[in-house]
Amino acid sequence: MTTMAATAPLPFEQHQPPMGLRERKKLKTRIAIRKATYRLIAEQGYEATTVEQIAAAAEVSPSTVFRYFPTKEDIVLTDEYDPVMEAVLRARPADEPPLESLRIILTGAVASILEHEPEEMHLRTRLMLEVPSLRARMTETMAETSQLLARPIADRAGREPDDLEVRVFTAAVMAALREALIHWGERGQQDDLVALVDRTLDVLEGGLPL
Amino acid sequence: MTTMAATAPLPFEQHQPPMGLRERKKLKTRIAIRKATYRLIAEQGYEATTVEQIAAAAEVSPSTVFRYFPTKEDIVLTDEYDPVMEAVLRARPADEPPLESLRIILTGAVASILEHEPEEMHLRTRLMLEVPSLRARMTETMAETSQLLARPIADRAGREPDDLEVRVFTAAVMAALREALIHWGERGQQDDLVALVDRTLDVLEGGLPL
DNA sequence: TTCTTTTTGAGAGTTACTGTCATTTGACGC
DNA sequence: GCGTCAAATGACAGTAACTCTCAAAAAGAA
Repeated sequence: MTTMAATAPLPFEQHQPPMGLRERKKLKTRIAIRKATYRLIAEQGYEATTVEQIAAAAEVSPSTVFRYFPTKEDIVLTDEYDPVMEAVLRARPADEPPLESLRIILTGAVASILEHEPEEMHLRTRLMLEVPSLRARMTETMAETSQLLARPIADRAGREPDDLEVRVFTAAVMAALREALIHWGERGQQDDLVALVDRTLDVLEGGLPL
Repeated sequence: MTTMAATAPLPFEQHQPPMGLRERKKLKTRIAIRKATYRLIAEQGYEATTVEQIAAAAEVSPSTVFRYFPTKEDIVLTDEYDPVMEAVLRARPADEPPLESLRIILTGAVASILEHEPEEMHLRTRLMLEVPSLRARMTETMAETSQLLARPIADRAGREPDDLEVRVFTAAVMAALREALIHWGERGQQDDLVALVDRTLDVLEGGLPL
């Protein structure tokens, strides 16, 4: 789920404490590139910011930037929330209604990100509205998340992992989340985003204008 | 709705008979570029086909190609179905349940395209599965279609044109369509696509594993 | 230290796309 | 048919995101 923050810890931390100097340096570089990117984009806008500038600001070569992130879009969009969300989903009671599980996970994730990295969240949502290529990629990333969440739900229901009905279900949920984010962004990010997500999920719960 | 064909007529034709030589030539060029593109991509694949090759095959300059299509992706994806679908939606009886209206429109559109331009449909769906950038753009285009369809539905229900609930509704419908297409493509495009679309829409009608 | 492996930077090359400008070509009044 | 004007085209130069290759540098193991 790309729209949600980048580095912060979710409900539960996930860290292998022992980490060699090499690994630590790599993580540092990764973060430096992302921070530089966020700063430059906040100052100049997305398109006006070149990878060369990003590399210079992060004090690495352009080659290195592309080694860490396959595309410029990915510098902004990559996050590590998907596996966490899947884990949390698997940890939910098996007899909980799937929509309820997803509601808890999504509202929880949104709340957590808003608390821990509000600036990133705001910038990302703004970019999602303004930059077409980023919006497209974000939407696609959410579709991937949908697929990821479909597995546990299918397992739980005793269906095939790629069951069509289940995939439609999770896709609808992610689409609802997307609309909540867009709505939030379009109104200047003033509303209570968690409440908006709840509202959009209510629509799927039978509140739609059928 | 990008996934669906390019040039063919839908339920009702839309043509202003009088058209100067200039206009006719432009349309010809447009079609030539698209045909050349489809042919080259079918032969070599999407990434291996350069705009230069396309221009040469269509016997125009690269500049002209970009004048007709803003991006290479658009050559493959652009279609003219959205306005038609919106018109058909507006023509449906106002007291028809929205999901029923959309079901008729989407299955009708899919059926029409499968009948008139099966090859394009197949190629597009294949590319949607294989080329990430195209898939992202297609998903995004469907989100745009969702927004377009939301307006008439909101009108009908006496709601604001950007009503959140309505947007979630149409977004869910388009997400369902997307899943139907993906499912169809993943199984080698052997199943009855119209039936698949019906099935996915059934999920929204209360058949979801809530 | 020395040897090995991983990481990095430098540079050259490709391609999608943008902007400009001169040339061509259809439209239209005569 | 003819000349004029606007639109369409092609040629060209330029930018920036990526890719590939290779040699230098830095980390880990012995």
